[in-house]
Order: sequence, then C-alpha cells, then structure tokens
Amino acid sequence: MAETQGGESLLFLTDEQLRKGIEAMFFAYRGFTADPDRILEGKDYGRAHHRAIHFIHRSPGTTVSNLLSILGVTKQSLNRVLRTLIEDGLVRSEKGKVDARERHLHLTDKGQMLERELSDAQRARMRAAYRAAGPAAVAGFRQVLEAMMDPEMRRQYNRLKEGG
Amino acid sequence: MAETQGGESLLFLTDEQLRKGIEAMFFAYRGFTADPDRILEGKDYGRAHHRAIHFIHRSPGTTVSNLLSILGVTKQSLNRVLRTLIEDGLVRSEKGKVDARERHLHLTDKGQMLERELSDAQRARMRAAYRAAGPAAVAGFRQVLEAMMDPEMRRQYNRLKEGG
DNA sequence: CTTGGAAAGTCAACAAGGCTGACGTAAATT
DNA sequence: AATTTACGTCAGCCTTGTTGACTTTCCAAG
Repeated sequence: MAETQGGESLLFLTDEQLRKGIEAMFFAYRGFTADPDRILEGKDYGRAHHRAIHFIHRSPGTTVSNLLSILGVTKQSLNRVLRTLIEDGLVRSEKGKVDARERHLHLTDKGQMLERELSDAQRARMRAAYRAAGPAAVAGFRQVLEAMMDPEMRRQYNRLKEGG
Repeated sequence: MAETQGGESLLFLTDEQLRKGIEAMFFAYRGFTADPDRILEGKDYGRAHHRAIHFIHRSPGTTVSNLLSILGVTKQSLNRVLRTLIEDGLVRSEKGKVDARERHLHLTDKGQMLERELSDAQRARMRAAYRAAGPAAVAGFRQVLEAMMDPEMRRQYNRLKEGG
C-alpha cells in the first residue's frame, strides 16, 4: 500500500492484477446469476426469459427489434423465448399504432409479478455487495464495468440509464 | 456529488442504482467474453474450453476434481471438453504419483500458445478499462465483485489469489 | 397503384454446453 | 475383502445460441 508514486499508479496494471480482475469477473458473474437461476429452475424458464423480462420491464412498449439489439441474439432465438412468454400470459404484444409492423411489448400483471420476484432476488445480492463495499467502491465498480463494454453496448447501457 | 451525509451514503442503495449495477454487469460481461469468443470461433473450441485452459494454466498439475469444483459443472460436461483438449495435444493428463487415481493436468507448449493468445486479448481489454478508470476505481471494482460472490466461490477465488 | 424493402414471424436443422442416470475400472482406504 | 474415491464413458435430454429459407404484413417511394 505504501509505495512510490510510479509503483502505486502502475501496480494495478500488472498481468497478475489483471488476471485477478478476470477471475473476479468470472466468479462474481456466477453469483450474479445464481439467485434468478434458482428461481427459474422448475418454472420452465431460463436465463434468456429473465433477460427478456428484465428489458421489457425496463422499457415498456419496446419493439422486438429494439430488444434484439439490446440482447444481441438472433430474432429466431428471441422469438422462441418471447413466444412462450406471450403464450403463458406474461408478456403482451401489440401492433404499433403509428407503424403497424412493429410489435410493442409489455409485461402483464403476471409478468410483473415474476419480474418482481427475479429482480428482488438479484437486487438483494447487489445491495448486500454494495453495502459491504461502500459508496466509493461502488462508483469504481461502475466505472470499470462501463469502460469494459464494447462501444455499442455502452451506448445501449447509457440510453437505458437516461431513460430510467 | 455534494450531498448530505445521509443522502450520499444511501443513494447508491436505491433500487434505481442497483438496477444500473445489474445492467452494467450484463453489458460488461458481454465485453469481457467478446475477444476470446472471437478468437475461439472457427478453432472448434468454445468458452468452456477457454475456462478449462485458463484454470489449468493458473494451477498447473491441478486434478480433475479440483477443476470440477472451480468450474462448477458436472464431470461429464468437463470431460467432454477435456477430452478434446487432450486429443488435440493442448493438455497433458498424467497419473498422480502419490495417488494414482488422480489425473494431473498441464498445458502442453501448444496449449500454452493458445492460452497466451486468449489471455492477451482478455487482458488487453481489462488493461484498457483499468487504465481508463484508474487505480481507486479498480480497487472498488474488485471489492464489489468479491462481495457479490457466493461464499464457496469466494473461497476458490481467494485460494487462487494466494497461489499466484 | 404498384412495388421494393423493412419488420416480424415461422420452419427446419444444427451445435455448444449444460444436465441426469447408469455403468466400469483402478486405486486407495477401512 | 469390502467399500469408497477419482476418473472416464455411454446414452439421452434440455436450453439457448446459430444459419438459411420462406411468408406475411405493411410503409413509403416511384
């Protein structure tokens, strides 16, 4: 901790430090998804359904192609997930009024309930981590994550940030 | 930034802030895996091979069951990956001398080369993010990630940290 | 009004990488 | 000698990603 200025400012860029960061991402992401995964198992849904539900909740009325660009999967892949959610009455899909080719997606009450359950669990873990680490650490956490994104993803992320 | 003590210390725990953290994790993890994924596509390997290679490199001579507990998958799943890596001459598996039931895993020179290529790419992104965010942010980043892990994963993570 | 192209949806086929269950073998332990 | 451990393997299943081909619907430009 007590090092020269040069050492202090470069230490965090050694291969060893970078590797620790890589492993931290790996293990932390497992924790990050663990609780929702547990809730979803046995409900016939998976992570893909969670992601769709999250971003529909986040941007009610979003279109399919909008969702496609956020999730970064093919429409066939998304459609499979979306279809089951619509069939099961968690998501409502309605034709656009200005452009009737588009489908605007909303969560139903039932969808809202599942979204709540999932995000409560995920936020609880995040809250515990934030509380343990403190506000300064949280700011750093967000800074590094943001810098790690591809520019296109960062655009999506920031667009969502404003919207909320 | 200039807020009351109470406001400042609690702002980072609002649902809105937590949701931003959740989305940051989602988008950042995509960036995190993007470069190795790109390298591996067309080489007949995937993320699962990358993970195996990473941790064998990290702990040369590790056993199969050791790797199983780090990766958190079934032996059938790991074995499928390991078999192809051994067949292709990237990984060497040798009977334990003290306990001959165990298989000790090492990267061959060829395996080292691929490991290098993958980790160079991943470290480059991590280095850029670290540099952009600065040392204080990096410390916070690691703190929050560590707090986000399940206790068992944190144990694995810390064991690896010491070892290096 | 027709036509080109965008948005959405669908079918089929496939691959990676998870999973369970069952079984086999060698080696260590009791 | 019997049991347990570590590993490997076969078979089969699921989720979630992919490509390619095709249709329907609809807006907008010619």
